[in-house]
Amino acid sequence: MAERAHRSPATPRPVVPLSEVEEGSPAQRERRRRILEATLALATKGGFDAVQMRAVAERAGVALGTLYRYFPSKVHLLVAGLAHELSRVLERIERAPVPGATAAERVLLVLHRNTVALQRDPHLTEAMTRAFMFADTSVAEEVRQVSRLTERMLTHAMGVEEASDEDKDIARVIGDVWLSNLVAWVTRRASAEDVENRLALTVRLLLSARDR
Amino acid sequence: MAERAHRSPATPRPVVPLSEVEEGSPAQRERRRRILEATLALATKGGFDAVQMRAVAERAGVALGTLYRYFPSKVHLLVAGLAHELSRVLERIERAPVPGATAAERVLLVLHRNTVALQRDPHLTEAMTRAFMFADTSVAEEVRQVSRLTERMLTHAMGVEEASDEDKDIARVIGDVWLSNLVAWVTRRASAEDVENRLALTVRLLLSARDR
DNA sequence: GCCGGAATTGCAACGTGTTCTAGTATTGGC
DNA sequence: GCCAATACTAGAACACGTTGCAATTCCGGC
Repeated sequence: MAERAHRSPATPRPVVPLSEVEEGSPAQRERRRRILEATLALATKGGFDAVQMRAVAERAGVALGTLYRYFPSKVHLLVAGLAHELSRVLERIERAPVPGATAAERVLLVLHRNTVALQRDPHLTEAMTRAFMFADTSVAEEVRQVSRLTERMLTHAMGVEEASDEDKDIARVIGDVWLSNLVAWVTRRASAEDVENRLALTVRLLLSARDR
Repeated sequence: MAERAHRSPATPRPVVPLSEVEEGSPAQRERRRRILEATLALATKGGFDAVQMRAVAERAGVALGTLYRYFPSKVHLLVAGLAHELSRVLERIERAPVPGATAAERVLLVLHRNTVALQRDPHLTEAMTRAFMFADTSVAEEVRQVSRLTERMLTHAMGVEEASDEDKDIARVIGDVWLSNLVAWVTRRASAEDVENRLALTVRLLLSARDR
């Protein structure tokens, strides 16, 4: 990745809070929005390799240095984009209870919908998945945010009132398996059907006990 | 990753079979061995970033071009190193049945031993995990090999005579969770204890039904 | 031993992520 | 409206993965 040794940044990162940002002047929020938009567009068109920092900056109409001020690396940028998208999805999902008689059914429905949506934009999925998996400790905060969002999505689907620790653990395991399968799909080691089957198996094994 | 568009290589990759190589002249096997050795040494010392192609080539005593002839990219190199190590581990494991009264116990034992071993060399683990997760389609074959080795290790631990499809599926799910947790540990999102706990939970949920 | 092809070497060059610098614009406080 | 601080811009420069190339060495068949 041609990283020079990270020094303590001369241009300190502005306080960009983790969730949807209301930080900064309107002009700054607008810049941030345009940067993420450019990122998504480039990722959708050509995947991870097409998200080139110079290209993102140009497309967003900001200087390269400014891009780095908002997002300290390409991986930060892509993972932030993932978190952004995910939080939009979650917002929609949480507005209503998930249909389905059992937790297993509901979780599978949510997984299925998301998987289908992701497979509709394979390049975008590839870009985000690879960034997420390549992230090192410096991106831990953004990665954690994505994990939390995923967990919330799955516990919501499970339909528990207040998620217990075990509920959360199970949600995390399902999330792990989901991600692994997404990676396998992205690298063409698994077909869409494989992914659905493996998710179904996992959910069945993990959740069948809780549904009578 | 500073990849130029991959063209069909002017220097074709020599036929390096997937498993332990007996291909090529003794000098070639020796070069390959030295390259992998250098890779492991550098990875152990400084992780993914320290495995620099020029450094690997120098340490192995080959020209940069030769290194690329043996391994067409840094990720190939690291994943091949992972497969190499894994196959050595598997060889040892398969020599004897795994002790333990139940499949769950045996699987946990194997996971535990490996996890402890991996955590002893955190940089090496980081390098290999990140390469594995970052691998794109061009590395699919090597990645698949690693998956197969992991699956074999886990089905062996499960102790089934001839692994059924469901056995393999379960082994794969456990492997997925294991990997996710390794990644979380590498990026310091999970402690060693977290990893053990989550593996225990997963194995319990997935395997408790099969042990009477 | 000798030949031709393949492998290896040493090194230059290129692309893209990242950093740095000097100058210009914006902004918030008064 | 003015000042200082902060943000932004353009562009150069650097690191490292990767590729290209000309010269040399090695190897298998004779």
